[in-house]
Amino acid sequence: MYTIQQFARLADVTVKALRHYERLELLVPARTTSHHRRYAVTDLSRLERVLTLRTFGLPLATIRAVLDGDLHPVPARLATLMDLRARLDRAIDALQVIVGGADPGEALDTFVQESAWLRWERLRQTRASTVGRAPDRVGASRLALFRAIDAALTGDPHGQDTRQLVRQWHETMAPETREAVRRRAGWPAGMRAYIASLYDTTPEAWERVVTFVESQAEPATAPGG
Amino acid sequence: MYTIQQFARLADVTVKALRHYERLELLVPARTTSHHRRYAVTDLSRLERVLTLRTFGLPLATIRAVLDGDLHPVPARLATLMDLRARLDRAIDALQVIVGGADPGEALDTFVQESAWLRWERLRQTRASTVGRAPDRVGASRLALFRAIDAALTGDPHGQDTRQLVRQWHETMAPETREAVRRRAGWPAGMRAYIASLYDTTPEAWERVVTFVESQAEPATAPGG
DNA sequence: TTGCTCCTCACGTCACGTGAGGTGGC
DNA sequence: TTGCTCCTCACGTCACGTGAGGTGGC
Repeated sequence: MYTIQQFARLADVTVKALRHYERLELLVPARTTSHHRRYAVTDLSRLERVLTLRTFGLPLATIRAVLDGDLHPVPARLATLMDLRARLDRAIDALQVIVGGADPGEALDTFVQESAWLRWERLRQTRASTVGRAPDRVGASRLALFRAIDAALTGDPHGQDTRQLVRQWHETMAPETREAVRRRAGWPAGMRAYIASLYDTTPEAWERVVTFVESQAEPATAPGG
Repeated sequence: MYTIQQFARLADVTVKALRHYERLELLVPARTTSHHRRYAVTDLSRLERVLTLRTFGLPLATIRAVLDGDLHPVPARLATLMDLRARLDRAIDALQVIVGGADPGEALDTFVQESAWLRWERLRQTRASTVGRAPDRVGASRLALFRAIDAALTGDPHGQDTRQLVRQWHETMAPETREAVRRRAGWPAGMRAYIASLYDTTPEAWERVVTFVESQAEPATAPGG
């Protein structure tokens, strides 16, 4: 039989953790007449199962259920842990580049760009594939306008109809949105792909249309002629 | 400019997280006259840096420092993450065996044994190598007694001196400790190695001595002759 | 005017850690 | 008898989540 401190040292856990496990009824030691905890070797076996299950990232309440015979939560962790490992691998790769390189700040920036792009891609795919959920899209009228301009670019970019479409584009767009689009060079990596997906098109097609529309913008101060 | 909900959807974080980041002064958006948050595209860039640094497992307060120009915490994470990956690899390997096998309970038990052993080994090495800290040992007199008996086993196991040593061994050992040693077959894997290290010897030598000493034990009820 | 969104407390969660203040055992 | 260990609250930490109760904007 061990006192709580002896037992904690033996198993390399903290006294606080042992008390915590008792509160959750995960590991309940014997008590002396003076109410001091006394741990036995059998408690050590149980603790080792707890510590092992903890390496799977299981919550303590779930660990209790597993020790009570419900093994289901254990294999269910596999997918989560593999996902976690994939993220961890990427983080480690990035840190190694950062540690090994001459300019940590620049390397960090590169990784921020890269991982932001991945996040956007994942988000886009998740949203596109979520069952029962329509993909994010701009409004129908704006989408129609975008498609009309896109079509005009391969037809008659300088015709009267196209001018009309471009005017409509600018008139129906909030000034702040327009300002944001103007500054698209500063957008985080991947945002462009997301925005393009809002228009149900590729980043290249979106860029082509926006570049054209901006080039046709009337100066804000002078009236158009 | 985006409302908090628009911005949260755009970046795939929760509204609660954004408010939390503001409380920590990690990401402070503009406010409308009616005190509603308004996020700009520049906020998105900053958020992406936050989310990326979060993948390194950095605390939010540290992330704030990093964004303020202190890059030191970043490379410092590498060792921790690599350690984490090693544990994760072991957990995943175990889960794959558990998922793939016929008897999850048995596979789990095996892994518990294995990881318990590893934990004991690590603990033993850590304690042995900690600078300025003597390895865990039993008391000097008990250690001397153990060594004397060990030596006697290769000399004269049945001599009068050896009997005397064994008697002393039993007399100076607490009944509970003796009981625990008797049940050593049920000890968790690795505990044996740790106990042996307390006697500054190998598990095999320890087992040899203990087996001998137990075989020479006087029955508790009858007086020795 | 309805209802949707936004706001600010305040408290909860998870796995412990950190004292405070007091008692027990060698 | 001293001091070391043990005990039980109660509150803190970290990164948010969960309501409650109320206001603002289209």
